[in-house]
Amino acid sequence: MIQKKAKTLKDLAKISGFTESTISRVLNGLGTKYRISESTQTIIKKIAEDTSFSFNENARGLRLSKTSTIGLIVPDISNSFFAKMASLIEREARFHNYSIFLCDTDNSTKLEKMMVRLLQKRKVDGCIVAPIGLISKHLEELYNTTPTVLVDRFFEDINIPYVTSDDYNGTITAVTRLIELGHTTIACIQGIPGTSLNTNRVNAFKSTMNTHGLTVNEDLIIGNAFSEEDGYASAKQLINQNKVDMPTAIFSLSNAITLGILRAFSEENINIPEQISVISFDEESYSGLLKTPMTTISQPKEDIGRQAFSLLLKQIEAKDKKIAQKSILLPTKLIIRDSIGSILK
Amino acid sequence: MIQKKAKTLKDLAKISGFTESTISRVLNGLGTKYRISESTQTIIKKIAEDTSFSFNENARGLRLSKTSTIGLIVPDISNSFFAKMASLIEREARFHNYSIFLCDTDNSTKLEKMMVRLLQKRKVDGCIVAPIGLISKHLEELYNTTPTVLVDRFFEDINIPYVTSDDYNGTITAVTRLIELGHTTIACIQGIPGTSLNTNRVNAFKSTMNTHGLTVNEDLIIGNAFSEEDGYASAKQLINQNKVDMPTAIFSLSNAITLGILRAFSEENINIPEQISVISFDEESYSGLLKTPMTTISQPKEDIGRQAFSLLLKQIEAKDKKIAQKSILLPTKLIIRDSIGSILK
DNA sequence: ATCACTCGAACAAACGTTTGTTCAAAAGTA
DNA sequence: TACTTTTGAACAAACGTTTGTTCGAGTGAT
Repeated sequence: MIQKKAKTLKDLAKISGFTESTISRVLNGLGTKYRISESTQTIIKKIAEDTSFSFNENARGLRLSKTSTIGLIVPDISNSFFAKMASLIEREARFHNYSIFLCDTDNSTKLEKMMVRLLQKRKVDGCIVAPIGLISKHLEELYNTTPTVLVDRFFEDINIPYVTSDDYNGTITAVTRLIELGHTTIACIQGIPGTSLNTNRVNAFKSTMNTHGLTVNEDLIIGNAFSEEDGYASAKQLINQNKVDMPTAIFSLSNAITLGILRAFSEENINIPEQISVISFDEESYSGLLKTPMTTISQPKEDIGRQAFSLLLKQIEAKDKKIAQKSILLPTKLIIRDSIGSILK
Repeated sequence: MIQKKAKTLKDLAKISGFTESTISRVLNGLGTKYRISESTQTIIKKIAEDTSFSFNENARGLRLSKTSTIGLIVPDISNSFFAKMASLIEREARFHNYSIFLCDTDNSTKLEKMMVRLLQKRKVDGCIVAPIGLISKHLEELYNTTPTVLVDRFFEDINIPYVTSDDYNGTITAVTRLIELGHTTIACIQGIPGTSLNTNRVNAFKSTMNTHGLTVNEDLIIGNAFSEEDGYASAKQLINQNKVDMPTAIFSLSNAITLGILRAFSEENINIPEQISVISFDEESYSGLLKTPMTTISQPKEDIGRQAFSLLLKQIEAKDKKIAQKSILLPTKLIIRDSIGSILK
């Protein structure tokens, strides 16, 4: 016999003869609690099965004012750093019965604002945001109405909980290494100036230089975006403006930037580490397989994702009672390979 | 003066004195159509603005039976291939006012089934699926109720429209190149046997060999998954089982597999292309920067994403009228670098 | 002054759930 | 037998929208 599909509780009610409320209770496991007889329960379950019924999560969300969705906002999902993080967040979310809305802001603050607004309209139960990092007002407003956790970048002056890697100490370790190898003229190719992420890394860079009695040449701190293109442009600029005395080492602030640098150096036939040493943030699957295996500062992307979700879940479970959460700083790891060399005689 | 936030139309109704229907019409731009006076409209818009009102998209979706969401199912979002595709799809979706539910199946058919079911419960307007490729029943059922487009992999025997690259011809071009360079013993390191993607590429490989009068050694077609780990294992296996006469070239079926191969070769100090040539599917941002710049078959990931969304949109707009759609095959591009060498005397 | 319109907005039902309450029938008690 | 309690399920309201219909008050024509 061909069983019609049942789309709604009403359909099931018509077929079974029981009311929607009874059916709802049975299918939600509340049958016994509401004294619905075993026989009735079996019948209902059978019919639901046969008609391959499933709830409309939308209607449910409306009624329960809980959508079991969370929003994930990232600057660029095609960047492996965010992709990896997203992957973990998705897994955790799935495990806890949440679905995630993926929002790519394309590195634009304007889009970021729009996405925040959109997610609010969609009544997500919470948000995990890797912000561009320049403007925070919309995020503050988001946090006021919706559980929110920031990842990767954050804001000093507002108290949205965040999970990020310990950039400051990671940088110190890396730059110290370069200095130990004898480098005194080190260029720093940065991402977006003014973002917490960038500022932390640059400050740690300067501080480490100073600690070792080295002066920082501000002209060697260049770059405007965490992108391959910008890294490429910065490297070219470096080459052109320092024809005579190039820095002996480069400290790159991200995976994408490093790709750009490598492309530029490849074009100019500059060899690493013979002509210049490079140390870079972000360990990638290919880092060890590059022409010169790259020395990297590895961030615990998976942990960041996991912990961020965990924080978010706590906020969600606390309901509207705002809870104070301490942010989390996760340690980085320096992975030493061939891209840095000693220049000590 | 501090203006309270208005959460719902009811709130706005209370504040403004107009009814919810009137307000709804005004804010949806139907004011004039329903002869609502300019003055009323201005008042309503003003209040909505002041109270920073926004619709509950969930309730809206329920009422309109249109959620403006689409589901995106991929085997692994942390794989740059899917990440790149997702990025494009997200952008197109955003442009057309759709939000996307990201579902990572973690390369598991079981999870894929669950995700499909979940998306149906969430009443997505459509789905874009990069299937594992082994089982199709659940996808067929999905297609029966929901506009659906497959990407990357597809199924011969069912008629869900798909967008993928022209693997067959891409492979022919690549393998022909190897043969032209004198290679006669070529290993093929594959992904999941039995999937359309894999089958197409392997068949094209065999066919090309035959066309050139070469015999295919089935022992040189190895591998079980599109993963780094599996590629690594396959390469190791190849090395161990062919101590004496290794193939002179390898044809790798994916980016992840290739990374595994490179890691294995790096460990064993096998040089490319001196000791063995490698040609690989998938162009990556780092392909040209590897120890030996990789010769790749580049797939138009962005185009795939874009076209898939476009097909999906057409299905959605056709409402419940199922429309026949022809699938799309996009050309690949062979990017020649140093990883393949000639062995002609 | 009567009637027919037009104008402007309210009314009410519906989308698919969930849940507190009610209610009839069966079972237990006195 | 008459009354209370338990059992099993129905009833109805609510979540926040949208939309077809209704309705009263002005306006104009006759």
